Amino acid sequence: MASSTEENYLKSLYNLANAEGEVNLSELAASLQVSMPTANSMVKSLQKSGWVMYEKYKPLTLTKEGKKIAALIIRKHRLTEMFLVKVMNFGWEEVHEVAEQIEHIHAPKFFERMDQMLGFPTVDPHGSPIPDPQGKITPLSYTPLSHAKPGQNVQLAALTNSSTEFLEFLNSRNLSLGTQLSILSKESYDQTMVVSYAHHPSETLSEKVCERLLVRVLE
Amino acid sequence: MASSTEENYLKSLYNLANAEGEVNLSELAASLQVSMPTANSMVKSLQKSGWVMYEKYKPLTLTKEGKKIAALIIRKHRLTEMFLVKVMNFGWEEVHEVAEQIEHIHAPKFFERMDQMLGFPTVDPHGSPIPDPQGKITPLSYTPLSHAKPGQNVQLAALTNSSTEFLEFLNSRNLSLGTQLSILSKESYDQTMVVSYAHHPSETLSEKVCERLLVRVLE
DNA sequence: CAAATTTGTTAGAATGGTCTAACAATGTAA
DNA sequence: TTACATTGTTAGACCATTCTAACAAATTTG
Repeated sequence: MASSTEENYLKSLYNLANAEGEVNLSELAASLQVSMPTANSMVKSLQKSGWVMYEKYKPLTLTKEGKKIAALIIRKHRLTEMFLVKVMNFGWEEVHEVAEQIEHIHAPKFFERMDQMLGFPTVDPHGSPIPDPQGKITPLSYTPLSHAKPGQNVQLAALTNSSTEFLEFLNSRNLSLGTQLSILSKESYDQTMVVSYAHHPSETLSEKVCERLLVRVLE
Repeated sequence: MASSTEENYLKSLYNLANAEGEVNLSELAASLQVSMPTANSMVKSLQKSGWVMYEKYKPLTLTKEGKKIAALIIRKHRLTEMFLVKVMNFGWEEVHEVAEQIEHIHAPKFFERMDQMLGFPTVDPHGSPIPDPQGKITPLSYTPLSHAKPGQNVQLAALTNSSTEFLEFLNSRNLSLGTQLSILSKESYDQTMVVSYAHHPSETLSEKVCERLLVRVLE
C-alpha cells in the first residue's frame, strides 16, 4: 500500500500530466516542493512498486495502477471538499488544506457515506470532476470565458485554478458556480471583458481571470 | 508540534495513567505495540520536548503541556466518534478505527464545526467524557453494574471497555446507552446478574460484562 | 557550432521511527 | 539471600524521506 508521501507523488504526477502533457523530474520536484535528488530517488522507488515508468532523462509516466491510485486519492480529496462545503458549511476557499489531509485516511466506509449523503456528486465545489469508485474520470469540456464572444450568455461551471486568493477574488465579486453572465464587450487590446450578472450590471474581468473561469455557453 | 507518532505516545500515557495510576515503560511499549528500546528512545525524546518526565527505572509522568496535548487529541477522537455516529450514521462499534486516524488531522475549524453540528456534546458514543477545548476533562462518576443491588433500577450510561467485540455483544442484546435495566437477581457464586429491560424480560449477564457496564442508579 | 543554461544523476549525510542482541538493574520468591 | 523473572538500557542496524555538493547530460541560444 502506498504511503501518504507516495500518494502525493502519484497525485502530482497525475495532475501534472493532465495539465501539461509530458512531465519531467524538475516539474514534479517543484510541484511537491522537494529537491530534485529527492524526487529522483522517490521516482525510482515508485517504479519498483510498479506505479511509475521512468528511464533516465526521459519524461515520467504513470502505469495503469499508478493512475488508478492517483485517481482514487483525487476522488477522496474532491468528495471531502464537497462534504465540507455542503454538509459542514465551509466556504469553497477553505476546503483545500483540510481535504489535502483527509484524502490520506484509509476508511472506505467513511467516503462511501460522504458520497451517499451528498447524493453521489459528479463534481467538487470548484467544478472539477470526481473520479468514480473505480478511478474512472469523465473529463468536463467547458469553454474558458476568455474564448466567449460579446453577446453570448454563459453560466459559470468550473475553475482551472482554485487558489485561495482566486476564490476570495470571486467571492468579492459574488461570482459562484452557476452564476449566469452576459458578455457585454471585450477589449481587444488586453482581452479584458465586461460582463453583467445578478446585481452586478457591469463588472470588468481581466484576461487572467477570464482564462481561469470555465463556462457553459447558454445560446 | 508533535508528530502523529508522538501524539500517540502522549495519548497512551494519558490513558494508561488514568486506567492504571503509575505507568512504566513496558506497559507503554505494550500498549503501542512497539519494542521496549523503541519506547525508551521515544520517551527520551518526548522528555526533551518537555512533554514527559522520566528518570531511569522510574515511572513515567506527563508534564502539564504533555497532558494538554493528549487531552486535545482525545477530544478530537471523541468528537469524531460522535460525529460519525450522529451525523454519518455509523454504528458505535465501527467508529474507533476511523477516529484513530482523524484525530491527527490539523484543522481546528473542522473540529469546531463538528462540535457545533453536534450541539457541543460532553460525552462520546460510548459514554466517555469529551475534554473541553482547553483540554480540561470532567470525569464521570458512574457505578459499575456489578456493584448494583437486586431491586435497583439503573440506566446504562457508559462503558469501561469499547472493543468491537464487546460493542457487538451489546448490540446483540439490544443494549445501548440510555437503556433502563431492572436488576432481578445476582448469583453470589459467580456474580452473574439477571436483568430485565425493554423487550427483554430476563437476560443473564456475566460478571465480566457487568464490570464493563457503567450505570446511573435511578432510585 | 560552441557556450551557456537547464535538467538530471550520484554520492554522502541527516532525521524520525523502528528493530534485535546483549547486558544491567530491580523486584519476587524459594 | 541467592536465584529467577521482569523490567529497563545501550549499542548498532535498517528503512523512508529528505537534504547539499559535485558532476554529467541535454537543450537552448548567441
